[in-house]
Amino acid sequence: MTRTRSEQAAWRREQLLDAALKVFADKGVDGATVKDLAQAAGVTPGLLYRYFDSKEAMVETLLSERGFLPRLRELLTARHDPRPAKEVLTELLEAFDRLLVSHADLMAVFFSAAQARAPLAKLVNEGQRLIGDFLAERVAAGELRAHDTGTAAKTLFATVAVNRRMGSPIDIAALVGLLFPEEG
Amino acid sequence: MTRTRSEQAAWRREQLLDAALKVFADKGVDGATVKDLAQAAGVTPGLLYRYFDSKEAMVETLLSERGFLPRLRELLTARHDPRPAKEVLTELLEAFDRLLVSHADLMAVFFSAAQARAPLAKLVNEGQRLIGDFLAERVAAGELRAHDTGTAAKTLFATVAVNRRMGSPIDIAALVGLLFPEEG
Amino acid sequence: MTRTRSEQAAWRREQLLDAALKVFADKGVDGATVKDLAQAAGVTPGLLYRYFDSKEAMVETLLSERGFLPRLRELLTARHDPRPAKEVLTELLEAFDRLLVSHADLMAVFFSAAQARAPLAKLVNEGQRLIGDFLAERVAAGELRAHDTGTAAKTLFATVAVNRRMGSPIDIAALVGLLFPEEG
Amino acid sequence: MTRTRSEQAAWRREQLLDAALKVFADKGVDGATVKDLAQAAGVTPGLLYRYFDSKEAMVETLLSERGFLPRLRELLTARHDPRPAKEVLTELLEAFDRLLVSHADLMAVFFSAAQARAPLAKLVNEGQRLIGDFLAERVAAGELRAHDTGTAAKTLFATVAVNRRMGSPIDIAALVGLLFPEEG
DNA sequence: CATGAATGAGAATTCATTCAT
DNA sequence: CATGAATGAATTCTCATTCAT
Repeated sequence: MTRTRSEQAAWRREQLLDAALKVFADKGVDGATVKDLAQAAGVTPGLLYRYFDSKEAMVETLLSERGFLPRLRELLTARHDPRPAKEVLTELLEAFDRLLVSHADLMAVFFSAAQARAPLAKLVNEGQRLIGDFLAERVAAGELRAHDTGTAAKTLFATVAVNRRMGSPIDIAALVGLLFPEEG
Repeated sequence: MTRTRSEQAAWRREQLLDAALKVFADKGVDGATVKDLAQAAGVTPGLLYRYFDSKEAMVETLLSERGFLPRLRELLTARHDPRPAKEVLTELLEAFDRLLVSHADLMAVFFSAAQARAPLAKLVNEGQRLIGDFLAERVAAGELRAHDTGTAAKTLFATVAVNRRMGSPIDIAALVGLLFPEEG
Repeated sequence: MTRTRSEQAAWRREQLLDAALKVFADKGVDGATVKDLAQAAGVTPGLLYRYFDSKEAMVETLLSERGFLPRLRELLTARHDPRPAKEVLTELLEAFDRLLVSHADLMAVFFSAAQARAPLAKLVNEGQRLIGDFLAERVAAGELRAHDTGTAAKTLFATVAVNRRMGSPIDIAALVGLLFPEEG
Repeated sequence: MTRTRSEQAAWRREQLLDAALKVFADKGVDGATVKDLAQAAGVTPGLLYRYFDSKEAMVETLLSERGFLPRLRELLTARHDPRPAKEVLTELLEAFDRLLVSHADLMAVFFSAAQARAPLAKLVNEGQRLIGDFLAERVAAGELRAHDTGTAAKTLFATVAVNRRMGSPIDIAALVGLLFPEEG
């Protein structure tokens, strides 16, 4: 149970970020005070400043260290799957949806923090691009009918994301069936 | 050119709301100070309190008085249109998109203010319901194939809204064509 | 007893500076807290910020607005006096000494504030130069023996200033008699 | 190369004081943080508290242990010198001036620390007294003309000290020549 | 109706100091 | 002996709000 000094420091840093993520998600970045953050972590406000330069620095750290862009990339690049397009696409969007669920707090921060605008835009762009690439590939392979893959990607991505965010998640199989009814 | 007392009061009230909407959209609700709001309206902070109880009250007023739910309802209830479903749907979504454009400032407030969560959810729900109703009607009329009209409505609404919000508006005709390719 | 708005503002500004001068002199610039300054003026800390940008700005204002360089210049430029040099010189140094007494608080600020280094150096330089000019003039007029007027000026200025500052003021007539014993 | 425990302790103590003196002189006592002091000594803040009770205690230690009053006394008591008064006096003031130069850091602390007021006053008083005694002795011996030796001592001491402090050191020979022109 | 001086509560941040390791 | 994580009290400054004019 005893920790070395540097272990303790690393652990505390993560603990502070964990607590901050929850508080930011709950109250918004502006709404959360440094006192709130400290209390949530069970420490005094001063300690935060041993680990981070400022409250804003904590937000930025969360956005960069806890961002799920790498994981999103990983998921959506699983395209050379031999299974039918609709099956793969459904699985892919479901994984994306699960990613959103497991990062619900971070999503809340994305929507409350001014600093999060750019990272969010990047996330959206890349997500749409990766889905678009997948669709284009399957169209090229003759598996899906020719269609506007860019629009389709935007549609799929936005629909999953918005409905998850609004707390009324969508039926992903139905969504895929809607866009590609006769296929597969 | 002279105004009666109550005309003057009404005019000033609107002027304060106009200014506040811009400032809130620009700096976020928490980021905007009462001084900012007053300056933008060319008055002193004290005056705001003759017209509104608090800064938060201004936000709530904007959300309720400037909310476009009534207008949205009006638009999306234009369903007894004799024209083909796809044509009407396209026009309807385009009107919705224009509505978002003309209320861009308010949309920003929706995303920055904690108080805006509930009104936003209401807006989304009602929008989706109205589109769903329209689709169901046309399916019932045999004009559109049978499909999950709820999912379709969520899809259409989310796609238009998200992409407008992200600053990369979608091609609505393409979107409609994507969902109802062979029809119409 | 009633004051107009702008009179009140001007009066309050001066009152805050008066209070600050005393507190700074008493506790030093770093030792004085904004709370101290406000309490001394009988107001709340926030009010200081309506009149000054920061605590440091108050110091700077004191240094520039309450500085006595102009008055010093005036005093020490009274050189075309027809009376004997020693008489004029004595009177001049006594006036300088009185100036120091009446600005004792400000002198304390000069010694406690980092920002005061440059203004203090300027004060000293100019004081020494003006006295030196006076002496040189009287030497040229044959009234005082030839001597190093620069050194004499530094000596006179430093001696009056230091001993006043240390709380053991010097006998100025004796000082003048010491430097110019047989003359006059 | 190995040190005994107490040697090591003594050495570390001096090292901490050396570092503190520089930092205090540079940033002022209030401006210097304990972290600054520790960093300058290449140790951690906690260690300072093994050697000193507080930051203020370090200032007091510097003022008492590094004070140059003993050395000043030594210098200025060199009065039974058989050489001419002016020669001895010049040498004496030059030694005093050098003392100030070599303790420039400490002088800065004298001017920045509230606690230093009393020690400084003591230094000045004693310095003036010792020079006064020397002058009185030489007057008694008939070597210098009768004059106000107290005023002369104050003059000499203040002039050397102020001008050194202001960064424009005085020509000491000229100063002595000014006060005792025809003598010696 | 409108002003702007003044308040009071609280925000972020700093820092001397302690203490378990 | 030495570290550095943690504290707690203070500090500067901000800002929504009130109210006499």
